[in-house]
Amino acid sequence: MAHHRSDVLAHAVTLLDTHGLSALTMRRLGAELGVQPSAIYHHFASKQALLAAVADEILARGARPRQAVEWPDRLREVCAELRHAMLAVTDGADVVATVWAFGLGAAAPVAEMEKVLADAEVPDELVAVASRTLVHYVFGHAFEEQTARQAVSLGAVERSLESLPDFDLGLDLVVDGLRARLA
Amino acid sequence: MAHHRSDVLAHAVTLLDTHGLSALTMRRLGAELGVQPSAIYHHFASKQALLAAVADEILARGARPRQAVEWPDRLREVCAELRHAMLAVTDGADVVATVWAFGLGAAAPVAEMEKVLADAEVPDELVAVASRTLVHYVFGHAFEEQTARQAVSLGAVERSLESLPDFDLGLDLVVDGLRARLA
DNA sequence: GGGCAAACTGAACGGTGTTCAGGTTAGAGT
DNA sequence: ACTCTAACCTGAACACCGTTCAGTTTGCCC
Repeated sequence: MAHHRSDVLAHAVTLLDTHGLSALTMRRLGAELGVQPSAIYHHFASKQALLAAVADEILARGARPRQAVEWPDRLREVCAELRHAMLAVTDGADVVATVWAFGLGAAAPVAEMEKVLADAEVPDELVAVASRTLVHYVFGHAFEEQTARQAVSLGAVERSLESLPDFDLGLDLVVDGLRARLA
Repeated sequence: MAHHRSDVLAHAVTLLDTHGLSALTMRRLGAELGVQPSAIYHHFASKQALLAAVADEILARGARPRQAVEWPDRLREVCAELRHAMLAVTDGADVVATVWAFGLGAAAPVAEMEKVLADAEVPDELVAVASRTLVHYVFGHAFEEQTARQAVSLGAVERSLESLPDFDLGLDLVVDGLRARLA
């Protein structure tokens, strides 16, 4: 019973979600599939490549229909989707942010932000700055939120989740700054 | 010739700067000190603890005198110092951001930002949001800049460094957003 | 039923962080 | 000068990790 690339990828996401990034090893993934670790290299050139595919899969699973028409709301929509997609899978923010930082994948959200800004006739330089600022914010916020939540649920820390800064408020800070700059 | 904790820490920073994070292993650090890897555990409980100390050391080395008096400039000063401290050491942004994200250290800059904002009589909720937004921005920007620079200097990629978004511009976006919210 | 490509085996290589019982060394107190 | 104590270190082992590779099995099309 041979496995396809998509099977391996699906199992990798499941393993990540159920046992976290530290459990996502080639050996354990192979065992989960009833296969030698080396068999995975038939589908993915390296673990980095696997993680890149996992990141893209996480984002694809979080896709939602677009509704907003004005650019500030369209931006918020993209950011909210990105955030929820990452939070939906254990260690998802870590995986997606790392893959994106190394330029190996997860490029769709920032590309969409750039398109939204370009459509709004924002100057090129500001497009790059604003999209980067937003994506850095979303990654940082989601990573911190996810880390804190998982630490609490593991009973490692009693840091109250109430003290986590509000996502939308910080997002508005950046959007308002951009709006002010355009006026 | 016994080593002190500070010797081990200094060698760790040197090794990080000269050969990157991937070279900072307990074995190699031990070899550099002429000592068994296990000897390092006499000074640091784990590699995570070592990295936390390294992160704090990186920040301490980047300290500069404060000059600004108005809160927007004081904020910019803290962010600029944080950025330069991380960029001054190979993989510094990676180390500092990771240590901070896991709550193991590197807490001084965000604490200082919170103090600046509190001094400016910014509401508590906004203090948390703004300081987090800023630190996420600085970490994200510095990590991206450092990764790109190192990739180019290693000849791995020819991605032009010109296309990197301007640090101060993105920072102003957030500061302006905050200023707008306060008015 | 032959052929072919996809999928996989099994062992090995060279690393990694970490533990631990025991040995060494330096320096302060008497 | 001598003990004693605390700091420091050894050396081997454990349980993992990603990755490579020559060779074998499997499923499917013609």
